[in-house]
Amino acid sequence: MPELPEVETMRRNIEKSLIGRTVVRYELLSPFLLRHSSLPTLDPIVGKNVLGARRRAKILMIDFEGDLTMAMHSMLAGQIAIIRADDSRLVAGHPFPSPTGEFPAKMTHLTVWFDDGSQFYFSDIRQFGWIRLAPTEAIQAFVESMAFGPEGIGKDPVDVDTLIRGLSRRRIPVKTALLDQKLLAGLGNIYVDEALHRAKIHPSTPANQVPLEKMPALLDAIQWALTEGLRQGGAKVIHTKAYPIDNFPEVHGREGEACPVCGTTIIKVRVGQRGTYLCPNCQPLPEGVMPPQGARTRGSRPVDE
DNA sequence: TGCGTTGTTTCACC
DNA sequence: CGGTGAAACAACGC
Repeated sequence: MPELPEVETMRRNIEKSLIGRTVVRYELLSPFLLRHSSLPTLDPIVGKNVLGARRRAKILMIDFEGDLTMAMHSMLAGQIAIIRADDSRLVAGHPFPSPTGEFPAKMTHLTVWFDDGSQFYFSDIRQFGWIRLAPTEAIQAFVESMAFGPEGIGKDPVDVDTLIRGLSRRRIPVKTALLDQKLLAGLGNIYVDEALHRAKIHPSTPANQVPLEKMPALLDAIQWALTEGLRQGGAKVIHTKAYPIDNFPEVHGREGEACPVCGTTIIKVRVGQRGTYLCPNCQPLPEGVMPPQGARTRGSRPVDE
């Protein structure tokens, strides 16, 4: 699931290989990708030079000459593969289709050819991802309207005061609060589980019950998880199963395996409707907090007794 | 075959 | 009114 580290890796890959390149042609096999776009086709990028690549939260933006910006959200399963003229590859995002396999793959929805022989492929097995093409200013306004909080890592990252302000008034599970991109931008289901495990906090802990003195450690843990993910160019998780590299991720996608810290069996629970992995020994529930409930069925209500 | 999957929006409720 | 929980939505693999 492309979160900050995966999307940032996409951005760097574009910066490394496509800046200054001109679009020769493109093939969009799923016009559905443009369902939110103000411009109905990608025709305006043909003949245009790539000026840069930016990222805000999990949104990737490619700037073209002519005040044109293509914004992309990978959602569950987006992947960007760049194959250069010398056949070298830069692949980031969802690890399926196989980065070493043939492109375009079955689930490749967009191919863009550049003047130096490079090809750019956007694949998405789920097709939840989207692409918006619009004047740079309009994309800017759209991104601002999202009211994202500070980035988890990078320039001007989230600080402990923001974390405290964002958590101390809320009774929702701390995991749910940390997934709110308006509090801080970049965490998704993988890295939030990793951060809470590192900080030894149970994901169901009400946000306002996380002790103040644990906040610096939580901030460190968030930044550790995102940095570690970025270092490896994104975590490898396919169909909820992790394929750890250097033992990362430590808990996410590893139900039934031994916690790398204490050896206790990692369990999977649901927190705020999300599959959540944790070590019951490293991350005990605080006194007085009810264990996470199973997902309530549609239309049912909690029973008061 | 219906469930699980995510980020985001929307909506009902208190 | 704002905080909250949860459904809806997008599409597909298992």
